[in-house]
Parts: sequence; C-alpha cells; structure tokens
Amino acid sequence: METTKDRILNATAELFRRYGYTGTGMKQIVAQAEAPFGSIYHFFPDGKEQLGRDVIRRSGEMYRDLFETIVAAAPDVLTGVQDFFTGAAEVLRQSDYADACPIATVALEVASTSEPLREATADVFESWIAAGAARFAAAGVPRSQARELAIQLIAVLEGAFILCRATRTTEAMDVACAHTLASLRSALPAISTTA
Amino acid sequence: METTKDRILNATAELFRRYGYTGTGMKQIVAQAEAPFGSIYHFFPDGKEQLGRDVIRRSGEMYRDLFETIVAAAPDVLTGVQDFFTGAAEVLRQSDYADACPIATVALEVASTSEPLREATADVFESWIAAGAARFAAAGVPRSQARELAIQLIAVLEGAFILCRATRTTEAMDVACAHTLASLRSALPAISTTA
DNA sequence: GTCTATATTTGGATAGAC
DNA sequence: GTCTATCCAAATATAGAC
Repeated sequence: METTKDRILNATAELFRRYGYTGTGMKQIVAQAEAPFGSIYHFFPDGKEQLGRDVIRRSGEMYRDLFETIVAAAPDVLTGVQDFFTGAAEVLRQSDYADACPIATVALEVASTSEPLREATADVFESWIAAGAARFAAAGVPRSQARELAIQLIAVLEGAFILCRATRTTEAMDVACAHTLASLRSALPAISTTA
Repeated sequence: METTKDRILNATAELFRRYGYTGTGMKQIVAQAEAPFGSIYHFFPDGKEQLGRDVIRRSGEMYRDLFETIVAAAPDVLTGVQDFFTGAAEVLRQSDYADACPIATVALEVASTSEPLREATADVFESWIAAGAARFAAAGVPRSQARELAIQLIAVLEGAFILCRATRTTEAMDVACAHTLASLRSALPAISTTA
C-alpha cells in the first residue's frame, strides 16, 4: 500500500519537476498529496530542506533505475540509449512539456543557497555518470572514454530538456539523441557483422 | 553614465543567475542596485514579470553578442568555439561556481508558470540557435546540419553548466568542449592544408 | 518622478487538541 | 502519532508624502 509518507514524497517530486524548489510550497505539497499539513513535519522534522534532500535522492535513484531498465531491455546499448531519449521526448509531449528532469531545476536553484541540497544533486549526477560509464564500459568502450561519454550524454540530455520546455518542441531532444548515438557508435569496438 | 534603470536591470540579471526567478526578491534587487524601492515599479509598472522579461531579453542579447565577439576574434570557428567554452569554464571557477547561464535557471522555473516569461526564454534560445547556425554555415557547414550543430552546442553547454554548478568542478564543461569541437570538426569542409 | 511607509498575501514552521 | 488552527517572517505590490 501507499503510505502517507510516500504520497508526500511522490507529490513533492512531481511538483519540483514543474515548479522547482523555491516555487513549490509546503501547503501545495500536502494538498497534492491529500495529506494533513502536520504530517509533513511529522515525517520530515527538519522541514523543507530535509524533504527536498530525500526527494532528490529518491528521484535520482528512480531515474538511474529507469535508464538501467531501458538499456537492459534493449538488444544492444545503442538501441537502449536511443529508447531512453525517445522515451524522454515522449514524456515531454504527453505532459505538455511540463515533466522534464526532476533534478536539474532544483540543482540550478539550490547550487548557491543550500550546501546540503547542492551535495545531494551532486551525488545524484555522480551516480548517473558512474552508471552510464559502467554500461558503456561493459559494451567495450575504454574506461576513461566511457566516463566522458556518460557525462556528455547527461549534459546534452539536461540541456535538451531546458530547450524543449522553453520552446515547447522536441527538436532539441531529437538532435541530442542523434548526436549522442553518433558519439557512442564511434566509441564502440567494430561491430561483428553477423550474416 | 549608468542610469537607475540600468542598475536595476544589471542587478536583477546577476541575482537571477545565482538564485533564479522565484528565489530573487524585489527588495533584494533594489538593495543590490542601490536604488529606492519605488523606482522598480516606476520603471517596471507591471512588476516582477515585466522586469523578468526585460532581463531575459537583455541577457539573451548580451550572451549572443559575447559568442559573436569571441568567435569573430578567433582565427577560425573551431578556435572560437573552444575559446567560448574555455571562457565559460573560467567564469565558473572565478565566481566559485555561482555565475552560470542567466537564462537556464529562469527558463526551467517559469516554463510551467508564466507564458510571457516562457516565450521570452524561447525567443532567446531561438536567437542563439540562429546565430550559431549562421556562424557554422558561414564556415562551410551545410544549412540543416548547421542548425543541428548550434542546437547541440547550446544544449550541451547548458547541461554542462548544471553539472558544473552541482559538482563544483569544470569536468563537464571540458568534456562538452571536446565533444562539441569533434562534432564541428567533422562537419566542416576538408581543411586546406597551407604549407 | 523619487522615495518611504504600509497593505495584503503567501511562505515555512509550530502548538496543542484529539 | 494525526490533524487543525495559528504564528511570524518575507514576498509582491501600492499609496501617498515630498
């Protein structure tokens, strides 16, 4: 079953994606979570900053898992990465360009105002980089190049989210996908042409 | 001379970069601009939204000009792009990772809350794309590819800003630079090897 | 038209009934 | 330990003296 705490975490994550950290109010959160106001301070005694930190970490894990799942389900890493970008573009369109990355907006907002929150976003990005690098390395890309590719993928994905939300088109995501696939292809070992 | 209105615009632009749109208060703006509180509503009768729109447009133009200036001063477009990325990394380090793109944070924040502001950010990004595409086309890159390259450059630059601010390193910007140069190099016509 | 004092709303957070 | 009523500070915006 879904606990009150989970509803609060999920509501906060959703609101952060659309309105950011400072743009999301505590009252707005409990309203969306259909929870009484006191619950938020019962489960998160240190208030908004603690809630924000937990949401950042949880969202970071969820999206890393999503990446892993999509890539694991694909026949090869190239197709997996393509599916990931295609999925991101699809979510943007279906949500009327509201739902992008749950970390990016908060990361930019809190980088100069809250050291605990900044660290939480840094940890998330580092874990994403490690996960991507491991995947690419497993596919045969040399270690140092694998890390660079992962950083490049995350950077262009996040940048594309910004451009797509602003322009309300998926053009940037499509471009990001094509360029990332090209970079990855040239970094992979020569394909064994079966049949 | 620098008018009161200019001081307000400059102060707002600087604060937006660090704290975002919702994170920047009107009182904070006049304090930094060393202007009386009333001036802000004298020059911007429609309040924060009007001020925000003007700041977005002005910052957008300034950064487009900066790109043009740097590329124009370089011996070739490859060196120009490299100088641009190097400069971005330098500003990040010198400002202790506070000063990144003045548009990105606001763009993510307002995309779902203010249609006038969202449009302003979209206009800025479109003008950047056009400027970059024109530069690349002038250097011999085919038209449609020139636009894609410009989008890719802006996306990876913005994404790198996010990663750099969060991790307080310039690693992502360095990676972004290297990959962008590689993409651009392979899109340029064959270099005439002089001497 | 420059500036100060204030109105009004909303923010995060708390106290205490049950 | 769940929930409501309230507190205090800060937000944007305005009124009106000068």
